[in-house]
Amino acid sequence: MTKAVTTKQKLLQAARRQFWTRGYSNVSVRDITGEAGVDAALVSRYFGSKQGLFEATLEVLPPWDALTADPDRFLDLAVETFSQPYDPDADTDNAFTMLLTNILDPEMGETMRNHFQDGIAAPLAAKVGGEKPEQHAAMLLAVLFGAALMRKQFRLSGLAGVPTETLRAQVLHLAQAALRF
Amino acid sequence: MTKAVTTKQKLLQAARRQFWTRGYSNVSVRDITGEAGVDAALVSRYFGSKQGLFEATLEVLPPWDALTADPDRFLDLAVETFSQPYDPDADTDNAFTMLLTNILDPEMGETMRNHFQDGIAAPLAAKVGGEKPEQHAAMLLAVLFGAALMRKQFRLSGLAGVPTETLRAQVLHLAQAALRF
DNA sequence: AAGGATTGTCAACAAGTGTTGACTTCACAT
DNA sequence: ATGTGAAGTCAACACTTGTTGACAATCCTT
Repeated sequence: MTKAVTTKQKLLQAARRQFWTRGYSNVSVRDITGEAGVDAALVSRYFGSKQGLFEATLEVLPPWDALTADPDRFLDLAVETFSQPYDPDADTDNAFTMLLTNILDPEMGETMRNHFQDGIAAPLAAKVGGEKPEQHAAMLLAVLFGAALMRKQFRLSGLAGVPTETLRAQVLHLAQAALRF
Repeated sequence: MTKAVTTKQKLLQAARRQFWTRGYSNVSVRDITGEAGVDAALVSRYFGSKQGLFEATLEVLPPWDALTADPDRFLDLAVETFSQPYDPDADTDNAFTMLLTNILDPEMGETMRNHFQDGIAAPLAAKVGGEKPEQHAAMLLAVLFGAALMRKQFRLSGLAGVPTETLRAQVLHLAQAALRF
């Protein structure tokens, strides 16, 4: 009993790292079991299927909890996260890549949309004041994710040499503009 | 000679549609040749490989030419594009999906980054005034792509019921803020 | 019309995919 | 100690992937 739990957790850990950085379709079961050091058949045994394993990795989403705590802290955290260069070991960066990669995945798109809507956009809207909190939350997310997209994925040279402080100020400015307009 | 050209074009057309909407890794050679109504072996014959076919589809990028014409028109067009709901048949939407899908692809990421940098970010920066045009162009792209991301990919409910005019005004406001800060 | 090149078809390949079932190994209660 | 169930191993399955080479069909030139 307790033996199976540890193997499950080894699988979950490896699966999360791989799925989150490379996307559902680009990761094979053997990639995961290879990293976890277990047999490939155990995925079907313990999680039913590859998809079951993927969905199990979604049940632990640590970064979002912190991000949706309260609006001010959310702004600071998100802006801070963006200001840093891309770090493949950072949890928030991996979660970001994970969202992008899998929302575009033909098999996982719908699942990810619902997860983002219910787990991030809705809680954030609840914290954002104003007349139309859902709309403002969406625009705020647009600014933050757009910035992260350019910085961490497209890696535009226009942002490469810019000091961290300058970037932070710019994103904060745009984020506040998104909330107040 | 002329026969081969038409089959090449049929392949290119089908390849572009499939690659741009579903991503490089998610599209098989047989998917494309099936839609084009030709044999799968002709991909290797005419384009060397699947990757060759993909790169051939990159040489025609109609939407970006218009978008990078001049900054004002770019703003109008981009904001207009965003304001519309997601349309899987629209060229600009497909190009957007294409960029997102393939920049995250482990095999195509580097190619797409260079393409975006040289084909979009750099020309746009040349049109954008100010002291640091590259930086401002990057922030402008962050706003536009972030908005499109929330609207067309994540499909947040907070943006679903909003009138087109309101969205257009908001994005325009943020875009101008990105250029002027 | 004959010959040579271009174009298209077909089958097969080696490798990789997710998943399954039979088997062995092990731990623990009786 | 023995039997029962869980845990892990192994080989194989049916399928899809990109690519290749041999073959047939078609076209154009001479």
